[in-house]
Amino acid sequence: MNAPTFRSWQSVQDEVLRRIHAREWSPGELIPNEADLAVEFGCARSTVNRALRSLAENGLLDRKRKAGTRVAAQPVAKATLDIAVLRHEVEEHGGKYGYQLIARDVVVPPLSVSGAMKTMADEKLLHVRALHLADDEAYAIEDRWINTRIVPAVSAETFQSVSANEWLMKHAPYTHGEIAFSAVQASVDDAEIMGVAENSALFAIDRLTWDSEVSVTKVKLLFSPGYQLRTGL
Amino acid sequence: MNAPTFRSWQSVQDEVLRRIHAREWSPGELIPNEADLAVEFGCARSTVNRALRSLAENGLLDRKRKAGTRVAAQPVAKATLDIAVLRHEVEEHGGKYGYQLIARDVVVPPLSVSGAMKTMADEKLLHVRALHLADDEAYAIEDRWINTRIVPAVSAETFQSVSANEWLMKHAPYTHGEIAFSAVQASVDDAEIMGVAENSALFAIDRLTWDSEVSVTKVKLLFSPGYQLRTGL
DNA sequence: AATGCTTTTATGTATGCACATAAAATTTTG
DNA sequence: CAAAATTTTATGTGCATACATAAAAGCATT
Repeated sequence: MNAPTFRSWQSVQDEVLRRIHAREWSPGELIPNEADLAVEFGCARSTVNRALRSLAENGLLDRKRKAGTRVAAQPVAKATLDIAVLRHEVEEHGGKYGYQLIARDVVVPPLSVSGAMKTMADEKLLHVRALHLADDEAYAIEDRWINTRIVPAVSAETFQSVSANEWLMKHAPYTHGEIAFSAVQASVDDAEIMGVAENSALFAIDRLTWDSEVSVTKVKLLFSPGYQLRTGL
Repeated sequence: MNAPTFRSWQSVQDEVLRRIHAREWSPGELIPNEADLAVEFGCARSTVNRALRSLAENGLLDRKRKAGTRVAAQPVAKATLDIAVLRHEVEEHGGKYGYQLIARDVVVPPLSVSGAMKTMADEKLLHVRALHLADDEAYAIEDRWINTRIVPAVSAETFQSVSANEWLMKHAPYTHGEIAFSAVQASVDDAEIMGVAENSALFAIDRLTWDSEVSVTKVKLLFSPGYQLRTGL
């Protein structure tokens, strides 16, 4: 038999995907090594490597040195979410973006906040609360703590017209962070600001970002009822 | 000056990250081309390419042919979520996993379901409802519709002891899918099954998977109050 | 049988080179 | 002068080769 040749790493990837999908290689099964596949596909090993590495990054293959490559037993679906600046998120959906500052103080945060941010218990942080709107309707409440020691320039910013959400993206770099999604009931306060029933179910995003070993900012975003965060698989 | 040489693509990536982070290259700014960087770093262009490509995949750089590479103006945070089989999710947290089938019927689905799945309005689908438990407490309610035409083997499966969540992972491949996260209020029904207050805020995951152009399954997972989906940035 | 050493082997990566391709920049043309 | 054709250029990719490295497998020693 004279197998067709696969000249691009994309076509190699497609063929591998097809075999996984067609169960020619079933979950958990060891697949031929790169060198053999290269011969079979009529291309260089590096081309095969490129294709398989990409699939491994997407969680469809498990690779280990010497142990070889096997089809992921349970393809942990990896959903990649793009967390954009709220203004862009609204505008991309064709909505009119609005912003309103609710409060801005420099205060000693509750222990839960200083604990998570690993700041001194008595150290003051900048606390900003704001409302983001889409087409003049409440879109999300932003409740944020900012480490002024790390981002000193923040002291000069009033956040009257530019949201902390957007300002920090531009002015406060971070090395890594954690993000959590959950559902919470609207507090009396939140419900009033958003104009929704108390105890409404709100989608919440909690984010905590770090610059090396120091926390930069901790934010909770509460989205209006009906909000959905979606992506492809 | 005699710059140190960067021999691995990782070290090149680290150096590029450092420059972005230190604002030596600021957001939106065009950075030197691959060839020049290769000379500066004392490595091959392909090594630089590997490093920059990886950073671009992570959303930190924007690259365009001929136009060059620039630092992302607003680094859209890309959060990658691992959506695992519920049993594994529970067991990984050290919990005891439990499972209980609530209902299993072959019925004509509501129009909203047949519409989303693009099946005939009068075509019967397999409907499965089940409860997943962690340490004998309600963990999540699974409400699933399965296209029996695409997954005929499903007819022989009772789902008495194996959840559809897990069974499908093994037996029903898919090419792509959509996933959405939201917050919903517990219905009377849900609240009773979970043993929580009516209108509790529940975290919801809606997933719809396809095999080429045909829908495989549509599922809604409702998680107990307090559930958080978390990941790093 | 448990332990440590050595070999084998599949993946991981670096390099130099070539050519492909998209898009900006420039020149030619109407 | 504007539109179309052409050139230039930075990224994208493929290939052959070489060496690095992790980890499994085999071997030997206790």
